[in-house]
Amino acid sequence: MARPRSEDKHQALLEAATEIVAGHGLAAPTAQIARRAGVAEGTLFRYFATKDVLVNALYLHLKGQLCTALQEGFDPAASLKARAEAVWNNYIDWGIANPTACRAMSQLAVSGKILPETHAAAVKLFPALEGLTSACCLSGLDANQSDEFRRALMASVAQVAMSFSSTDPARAAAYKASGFAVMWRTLTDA
Amino acid sequence: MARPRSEDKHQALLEAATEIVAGHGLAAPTAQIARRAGVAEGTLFRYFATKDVLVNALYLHLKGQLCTALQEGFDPAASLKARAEAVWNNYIDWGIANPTACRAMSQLAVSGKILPETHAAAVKLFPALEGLTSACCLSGLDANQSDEFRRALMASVAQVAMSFSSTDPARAAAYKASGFAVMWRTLTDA
DNA sequence: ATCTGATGAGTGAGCACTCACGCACATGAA
DNA sequence: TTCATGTGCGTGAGTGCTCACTCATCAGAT
Repeated sequence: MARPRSEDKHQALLEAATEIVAGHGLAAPTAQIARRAGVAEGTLFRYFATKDVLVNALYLHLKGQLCTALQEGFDPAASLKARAEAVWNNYIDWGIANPTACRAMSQLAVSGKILPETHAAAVKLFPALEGLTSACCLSGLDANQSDEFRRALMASVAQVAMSFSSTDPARAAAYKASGFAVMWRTLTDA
Repeated sequence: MARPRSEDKHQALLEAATEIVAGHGLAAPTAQIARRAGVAEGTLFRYFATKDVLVNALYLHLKGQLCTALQEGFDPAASLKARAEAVWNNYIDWGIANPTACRAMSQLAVSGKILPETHAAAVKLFPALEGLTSACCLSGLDANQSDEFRRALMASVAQVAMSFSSTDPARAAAYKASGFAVMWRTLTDA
């Protein structure tokens, strides 16, 4: 019938948005994103109805990349600790290899623009992650509360380890190991 | 010689900014802040030359409140662990008692608008805190690197414990205790 | 030939910040 | 104590800019 929409432009827009958002956060102007992607500003709005839609799509896109990286060499048969450490190392390695994507994701995570359904969709990208944090309870908390709390602790410790590793890649191995030790104890002893 | 500037208005502006920033982040409009403070928009710019100046002043103001709270009952003669736990508990209690201030501070911390000198000034507000995190080294890191890393880990664990305690005050005691256990091991064993 | 993607100047809303004016207040002379 | 004086605060409509988003028009795939 007519000209089809280009998958290339879709990807180019997401990649351009990653770079601009990493630098400017939510203040990233759509005009700049479009220019970086090599398309007109109007074209951006043909692919993403509003900036909010773009921002949510970008978040899911980045989470997708991250989750793919996390599952690298994932062996469901390995011990809990081995699985946890593999995911942990993949996470930090991904952060070091993709600092821009990583920064953009952090910016989006605190932006307040990510809809609950986007978060829900992101969780489904790596179902096997669920099982990793439900090994035991923290004293004084029931299983559900404890699991949520532990998950949040793990994410925040990982975030710190990753940001330090990124800043000082020479020490990455030490940050990885120390961070994992802290987290592993959080998962199993606390 | 002339009409003096009003300390009341200065305070009112900082308090209004706290509320609006907690809700809107950096996107908080100066017009709304001024209205909430009960002054004209032009007045805001008589007290703070630019929005960036206001934002930095607000950060320091909130850090000041926090540091005062942290030092509640601080006993330099107590054991390291006792001092650490006292500060820890004060921190979480402050977060529960001042959710708005706490949210505003988090928003400012990630805004990228806080100048290095503002951060430097904030650190000086509670010098005794320095000594709390320099007990030992993490394996593979020298003392300085380890200290900075440990400090960041502690802050992020505290942040999580506080946000969970805030959301679910009934469980606050459990989150406080679990979080402190995690952090204490981080400080001493890792 | 036809329909739809691509374009970029245009639009209106919202923003930080300004400024000319009115007035409150500290000061000093009486 | 009283009052004249001038300094500088308080004001809010105004200014210029940036932004997300639109639309009339063109270009190209089928």
